[in-house]
Amino acid sequence: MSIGRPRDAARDRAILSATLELLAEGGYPALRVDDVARRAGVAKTTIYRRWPSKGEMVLDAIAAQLGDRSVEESGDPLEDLRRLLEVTYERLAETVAGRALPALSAELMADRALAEEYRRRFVHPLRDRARTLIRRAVDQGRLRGDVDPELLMDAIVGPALYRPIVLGVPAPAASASAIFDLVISGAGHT
Amino acid sequence: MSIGRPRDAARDRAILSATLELLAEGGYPALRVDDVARRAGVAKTTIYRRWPSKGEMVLDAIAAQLGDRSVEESGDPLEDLRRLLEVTYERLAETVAGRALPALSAELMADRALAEEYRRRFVHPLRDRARTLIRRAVDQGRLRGDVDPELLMDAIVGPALYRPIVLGVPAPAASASAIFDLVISGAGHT
DNA sequence: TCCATAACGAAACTACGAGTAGCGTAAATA
DNA sequence: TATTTACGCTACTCGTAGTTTCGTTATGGA
Repeated sequence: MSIGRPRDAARDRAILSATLELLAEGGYPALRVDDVARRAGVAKTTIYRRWPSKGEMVLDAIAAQLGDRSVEESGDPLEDLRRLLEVTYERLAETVAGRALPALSAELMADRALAEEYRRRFVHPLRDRARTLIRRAVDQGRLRGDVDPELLMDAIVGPALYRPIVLGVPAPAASASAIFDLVISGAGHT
Repeated sequence: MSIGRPRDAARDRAILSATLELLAEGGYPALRVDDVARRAGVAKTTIYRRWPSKGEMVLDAIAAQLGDRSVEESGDPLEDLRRLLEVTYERLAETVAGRALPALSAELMADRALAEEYRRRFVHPLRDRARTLIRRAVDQGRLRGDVDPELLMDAIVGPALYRPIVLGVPAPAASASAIFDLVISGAGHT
């Protein structure tokens, strides 16, 4: 056992909850560390004792709400891919954490290390999963063999972040399925 | 004629050039107004006499380099759409201004007015043009009638900004055509 | 029970960059 | 020559992230 007064887990929870609340109220740009401290009933030093920066704290707060992205598999890779997409769009559109993610990109472009951690925790797991499903679908002849998995993922996941960041409008959870169908079936006549 | 000493157009050019240079060197997050002033050989007050904020200045610098997006029409709406997409990807990937845009988009999340101007100047003209071409292609029976133009645009343009912002990697100019083909033909077997 | 150790709160502090103010000087028109 | 506006310079204000210092509190071990 380590010596000295132990960290209070209740304070961790209070800080992360306050972060999510303030994120819901004003979004990432308006989030100030002093406000988080006040809302959590904690000193600012207590926050900086736990996280090296505001960005890392927010990353943890988001992770705490999103939890793991596990989706049960049906065995049909295309249906699993559709389901994965639906769940992703849904979480991005309908949770505080999800709605905060696009704006967090601002901070990320300015901090390479933070960007890397963001990708490692939120982006890559999702893309790895999707890539596996796409490869399986190709193997089973459900997708054309000349399809580039990366390109396919960009086309179907891209709008979920492109719309809020660039257009300033949400990507509705319901659009996931429509985008999936569009890209799988193609927009042109055969 | 207005009275008093006139603004020096050479200083405008010097400021915009310096902005582009520094954008090329360190990207948007590292761009400091004091540095622009020093590089341009101008006082900071001269910059703020012309632009109300750093963001507006950068928007003008980018516009100065990108110029207008006019692309000649061939009459074939699908080929024109492909060409528009290629030009867009190319400019985003291969100009200082284009490479700065993604990081700027992120910054825009914090400033609604600036975001609106950004969309008005750079995003909407492109999307309006694409929408027209898509509608024309539908009318000519080259695209399915049940295709949602907005969804189609999101899928083909999205990756150009999604990749740099979220993945931290460029969207190669060459990928424009591949994405276009994928979304038009569809990834699945018919 | 005492002691070493580390967490905590409070307040004052530093660092940094955007944007502003005041003033003396330069360039234009009438 | 008088007026008006641009310009440079210097020194500011302001907001926020992150730090420092120190007195206080909780815990586990001797």
